[in-house]
Amino acid sequence: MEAALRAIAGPRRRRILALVRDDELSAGEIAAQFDVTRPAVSQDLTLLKEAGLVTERRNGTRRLYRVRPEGLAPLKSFLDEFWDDRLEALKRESEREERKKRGRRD
Amino acid sequence: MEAALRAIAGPRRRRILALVRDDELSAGEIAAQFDVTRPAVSQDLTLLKEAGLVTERRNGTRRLYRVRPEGLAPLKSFLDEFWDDRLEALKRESEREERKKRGRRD
DNA sequence: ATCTAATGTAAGCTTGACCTAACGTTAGAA
DNA sequence: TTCTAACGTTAGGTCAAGCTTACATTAGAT
Repeated sequence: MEAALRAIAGPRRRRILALVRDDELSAGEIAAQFDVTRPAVSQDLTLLKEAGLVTERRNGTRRLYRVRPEGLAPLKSFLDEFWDDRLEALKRESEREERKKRGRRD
Repeated sequence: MEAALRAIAGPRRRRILALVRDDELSAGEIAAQFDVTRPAVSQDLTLLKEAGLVTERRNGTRRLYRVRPEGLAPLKSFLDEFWDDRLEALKRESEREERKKRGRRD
């Protein structure tokens, strides 16, 4: 998850993810969307691949990239758990408050 | 969301978030959980606060921190949308495949 | 007023991120 | 084979992240 987080921390990498979410695109097609040099985008792609967020498929001299949604699953789980646990904590808190009130009345 | 991402990219900051998720803790209590110096943790707390992930409440000379779950909401939305859109894309893909098959048969 | 406890802030160093320019590599065309 | 297209990789420079030490600040206690 660590790597995935660092990967999507870069705005351009998030845009790349969006690009290859629906369609399989070549490195060149992806790079053409941005102002930076092609090697810069190539490095982004390498990073995304190492983070498990995209897959690479070679076809002749071209390399086609596509999103790999499972890569974001751990992060999604982390957030969902965080939410659930937080709701649990809130529940415990309000119950504690409730007991306090009752105690006062008794 | 940018700031939130950079904030939770640090493992220690994620641990801090977990610490103050259920209980309100002072900077000192939080710093005591880690090996780095107190200023380092203080900087982490500042970062988390600026990212909107925790709230700070002063009580005398102490500062109490608590998680602010809304801070992670944008990131959660981003991931959820990503998932939904991805599912949509898959659906469109399979429909396209389906049409191809039918076309072949006709 | 002074002293102390609990923190934040600033300066300085080290390490890693990121970009560009130059070079290496692989697959297909001529 | 030779040439070319499409990429990746390396070297090097710049800027930001992150840690530590030293200093500043704020709120109570004496």
